[in-house]
Amino acid sequence: MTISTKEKIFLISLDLFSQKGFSGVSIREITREVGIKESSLYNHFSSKDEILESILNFFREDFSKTLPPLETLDEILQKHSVESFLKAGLHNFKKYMEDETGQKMWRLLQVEQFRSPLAREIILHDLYGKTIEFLENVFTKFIEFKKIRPYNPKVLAIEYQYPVFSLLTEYNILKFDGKDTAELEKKLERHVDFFLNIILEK
Amino acid sequence: MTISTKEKIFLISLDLFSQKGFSGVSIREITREVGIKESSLYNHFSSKDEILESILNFFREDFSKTLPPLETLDEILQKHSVESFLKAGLHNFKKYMEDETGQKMWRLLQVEQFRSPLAREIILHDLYGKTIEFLENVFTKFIEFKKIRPYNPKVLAIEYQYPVFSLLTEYNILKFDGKDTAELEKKLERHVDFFLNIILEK
DNA sequence: GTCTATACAGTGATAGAC
DNA sequence: GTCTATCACTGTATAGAC
Repeated sequence: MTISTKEKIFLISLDLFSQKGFSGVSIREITREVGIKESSLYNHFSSKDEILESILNFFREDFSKTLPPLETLDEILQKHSVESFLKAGLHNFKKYMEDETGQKMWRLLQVEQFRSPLAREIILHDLYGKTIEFLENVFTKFIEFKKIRPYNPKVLAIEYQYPVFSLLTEYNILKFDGKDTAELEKKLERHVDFFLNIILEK
Repeated sequence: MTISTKEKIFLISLDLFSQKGFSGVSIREITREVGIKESSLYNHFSSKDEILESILNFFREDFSKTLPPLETLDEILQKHSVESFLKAGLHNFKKYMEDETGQKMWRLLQVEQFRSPLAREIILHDLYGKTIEFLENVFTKFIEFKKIRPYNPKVLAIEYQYPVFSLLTEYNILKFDGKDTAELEKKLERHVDFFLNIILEK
């Protein structure tokens, strides 16, 4: 399978934007890395802004696939214990964020959040909003099924997920510097254990 | 009290960098806002990079003052209940982050974290590291004094503080768009209540 | 869909007068 | 400590040949 020039531009732009920020990268730099002349880029994207926009829209669509649809939730929840469900979900989430492209997307969102309204929208609505909404549904059902203690499900969603987001921030910085992330993964495990301990406690 | 040209450059650079990122701001733009010519700026800072460096170093020193020194910790902990201590600490933290300059500093760190090794160092070592280290000490003593249940103090520090960091990320985006933060402050309160409930439970 | 050539405004920074 | 003037360079983007 070959990679088109447009895809090359997309991937190299993502890589550079995520490191230096949109304003820190020039068309010259992108096309040099791609191996074409500046003018050729405009056959694929009408402007530098359009490259960023297409990257952000791609992330949005791609990330929406990480959460299972609500209709299949009952079925999934029946098959798993609370512990295995949360650990499986975390595994998915980690895999997505450990993926090189996922990391770059995440970094790009961070560095462009105050320049791009779309980036802010994605962080608030998709990353934070959708994830919490999903978990709220999960915990509501777990409570219904009497599998966990009856806490406010929205609070549970936040208590579970928000530390994960912060750990992810740390993780990405460590990864960026090529540092060891073993201790961080332990922190993540201990967080899940702590949380499970609380909601399962009699 | 008057404000020197150097301070003006500092504050206007902070404002612009925090919105557009370092690369998105030109010397011309800074000096136009300050009201001097480009060449005059170099009487105060030797380069654009030096402005950023001085901002980051200022943040570092300034933030270190928000945490009370360890020597006074025993005294403070005797005077407060667990609840009043955590709520007072949160109040301090919030005040610092609600402050306009504090917000800009926080934004600057976020948008420059992958371009500036110093920014990464400040996030990891000062913001995350020092805060967790402090809280670990606090919870260790609370456990010693039998004021809370005997959990691993490092885990407690993370469970308490990491959601706060994520809430802060949300808070800053909402603030940037001039949106209402009332719901978010409720989230913060509910987090603290949830946490207190757990560690105080018999 | 790529190239050459080019437009031309904006970039960080410096020299030297006042 | 401010200014004017200027530097060499980089920025995005376009026209038109192949």
